[in-house]
Amino acid sequence: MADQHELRDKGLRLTPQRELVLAAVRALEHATPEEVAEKVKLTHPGINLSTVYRNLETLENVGLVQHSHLGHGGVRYHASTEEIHAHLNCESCGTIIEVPIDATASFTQSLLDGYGFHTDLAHLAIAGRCESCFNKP
Amino acid sequence: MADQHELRDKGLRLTPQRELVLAAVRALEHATPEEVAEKVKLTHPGINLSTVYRNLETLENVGLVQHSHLGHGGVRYHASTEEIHAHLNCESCGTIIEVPIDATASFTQSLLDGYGFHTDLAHLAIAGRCESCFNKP
DNA sequence: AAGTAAGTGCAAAGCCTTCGCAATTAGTGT
DNA sequence: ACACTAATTGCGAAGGCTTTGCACTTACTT
Repeated sequence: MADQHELRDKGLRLTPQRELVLAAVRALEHATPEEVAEKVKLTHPGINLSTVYRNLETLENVGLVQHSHLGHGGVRYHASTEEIHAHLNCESCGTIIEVPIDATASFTQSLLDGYGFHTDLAHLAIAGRCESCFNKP
Repeated sequence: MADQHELRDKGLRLTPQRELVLAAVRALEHATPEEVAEKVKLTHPGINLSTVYRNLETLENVGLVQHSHLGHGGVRYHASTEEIHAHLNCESCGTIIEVPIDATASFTQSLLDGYGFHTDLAHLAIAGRCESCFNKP
């Protein structure tokens, strides 16, 4: 019921595929479209990958999910309700370190002051190297 | 001559294609492989796109060029001699604002202190909205 | 219960990038 | 200058990932 309203209040039809895509994004955190599809297939094996893509886009349009670009590779989706955080992406080992957005406040403030830029650190990862990779050759 | 030594000192053969790719990257700043190819074609129409890709990779391996991920889209190459800067990428209008790396020092230091993370702000753009887009609906 | 517009599945196409392979060519030694 | 060898090139094809067109299905409206 709650779910029904959640989607329908946004003007979306309530299809099993759509519900499952939303549920999968919420359960997985930082999931690629492919991973979302895998998850959905557990309960709805027939779902098509393009349906997943379309629903991710739709759900993003109404604000229920969002995507970020974490590594070099692909897009990842997360629920809008997740706590906002920046991602530090180690270019060597691929580890993702999550940083509470509070810890970045003074930096984003300085970009606002200096450049009038309203920063959204959640959307793109920050590249670099984690401690252990940095200490390796 | 200078160019010859520059490439050959790195252990690379001096082919017209390679020289032109390097020159194009230097001239264009933040160019996509496609743009580099276009530029090279002005003086060497026969060049193949895959040759451009391979040379960009090769030139990067020896440190003459580097790539960054600026927008949603593709990779962009710049000469290693360019001053290092972070990129603020407006998600609405696509504008890129360059920020001297000095201006980010205290932020990267705090990531080092707090997470042991060695940040490379030049490699991935920082997403957000520029002043004028922010003030629009 | 019927109508209609949104949503789905499927297959194909589109980008961007990489790869295999045969032909070419830069740099080396003669 | 000439021949040799390995690097480099062009070409075509293939590979990911994502989008699209279209006919069929289905959720919601009345």
